[in-house]
Amino acid sequence: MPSRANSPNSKSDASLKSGCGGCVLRELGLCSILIGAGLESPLDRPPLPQFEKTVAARLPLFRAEERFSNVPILCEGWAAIVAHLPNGRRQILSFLLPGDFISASLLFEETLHHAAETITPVCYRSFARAELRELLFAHPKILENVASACIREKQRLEDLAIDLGRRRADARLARLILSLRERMATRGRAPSRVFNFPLRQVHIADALGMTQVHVNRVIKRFHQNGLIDLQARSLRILNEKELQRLANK
Amino acid sequence: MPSRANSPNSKSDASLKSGCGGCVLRELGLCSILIGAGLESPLDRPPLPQFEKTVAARLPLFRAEERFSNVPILCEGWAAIVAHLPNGRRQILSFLLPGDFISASLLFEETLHHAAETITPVCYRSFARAELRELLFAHPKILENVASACIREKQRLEDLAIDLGRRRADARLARLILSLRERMATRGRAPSRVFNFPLRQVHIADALGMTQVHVNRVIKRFHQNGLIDLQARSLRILNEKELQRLANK
DNA sequence: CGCTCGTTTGACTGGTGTCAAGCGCAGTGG
DNA sequence: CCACTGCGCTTGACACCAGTCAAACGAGCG
Repeated sequence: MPSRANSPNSKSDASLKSGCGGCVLRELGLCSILIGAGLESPLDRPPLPQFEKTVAARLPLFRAEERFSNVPILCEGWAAIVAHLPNGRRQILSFLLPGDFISASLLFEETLHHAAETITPVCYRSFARAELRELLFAHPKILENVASACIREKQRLEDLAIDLGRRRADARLARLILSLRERMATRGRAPSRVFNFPLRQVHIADALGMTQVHVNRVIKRFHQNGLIDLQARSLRILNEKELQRLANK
Repeated sequence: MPSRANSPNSKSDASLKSGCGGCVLRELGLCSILIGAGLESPLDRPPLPQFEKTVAARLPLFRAEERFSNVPILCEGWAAIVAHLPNGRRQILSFLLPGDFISASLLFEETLHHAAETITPVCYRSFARAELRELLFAHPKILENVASACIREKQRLEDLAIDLGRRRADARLARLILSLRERMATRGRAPSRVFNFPLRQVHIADALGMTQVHVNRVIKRFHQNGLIDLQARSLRILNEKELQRLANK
């Protein structure tokens, strides 16, 4: 049972590429929405103006109620949307993976209602809302894509509510693991059995509405039962059948 | 402490009005989105074709995974979106009040992913998706309104997840009561201290991720502490200060 | 080499779930 | 007109999942 800590404050990360041209997401996922991949008619304008920013791991990314004149998209790294309660408790509402909007709502609203923070080092790009929206109207296909991104955000929240309301700790954890794996699998390829898993136990606790201590106990049980092997920020699924069974309980 | 039951199967209800012309929601709430109230330029077409349907209380309204070629809107009564788990448990994802879309997603998707059921007798109208969407593109203001309806749905889910993940039973109940009151208050008028409350304790339990038994205990405690008075499907708030305090805990 | 961050463990507590029985109102039908 | 029935609400005894508190450990870093 490993314990690991890693450098929380590296202010820039060598693995971050510097241009959208080299971006793995360019033809894929949500970024394609914006560069217009898959449009029947190619965009009649140069690429949208954008600015790019990099933030180190485990740092606040945006404040709750922060106002935006542009809409940010995660290009690299993991982040989380987290709600802070008056009593100091926290609830993670979603994990953000490369290609996700920070929040699709920012296309239509000025303010982000919850805080965001980085989990790994993160790179994001921001697009001017006004120009983005012109695009929306000009290209129905883009509106379509944005809508479906929005729907996906909603579905994840529904799933979260169902988990928190009606499932036990082990089912929640099993589902989190499987859904993250699903999301990480680049489109087309089958989800892999071992993958990068940068979450700390606190993140899991805050996402699943449990305490960090209890997360530890459940992970330990999974480990003892030969379900998973989690170390060095890498997760290996050993018994997928059983994990699926737990998840659907 | 009252016990009440009422007729669950009256197949039509005299209080239901028969035309949209007389609808209280016409100028208000989400229906206004569709008839184009508040547009800078009036709609250049006759009102959208629509059909209307009535369903009695406590009945299934739509099945999970049901496919729609049109998008339904609740005109009268209360309903709920409810997720059914393999083990028989249920989680209510949202309560639908007059003027709400059954789900805003249905504008962009064909299928409703969870079941819906009526709480009171219900009347809803359906609009052809295709025509609705033309309207979306023709009138930016309408798209704006639809988007904000969608955002509101998302925000409620976020609030639900926070409640389920990080709040105790009494805080959840206090928040449910206050938020329903808020939603029922017709726009502009202040929320009233006593209002119609058709939910059974099972509904509350399924919405708040608790058992019906425990809901009963919490309600009883609220009652004993002079916070609320709930009988004959009518809820009176006796100590709003304290209720607010609980809700923000 | 001491500090910090994340993890691990144990003992104990407590909020909710589970099971089960009973009650009361209201609609139904003989 | 009255027993019957069903639904929703109440209540009590008990069990258990998960929270709380507290201490210690291990790995990396300055």
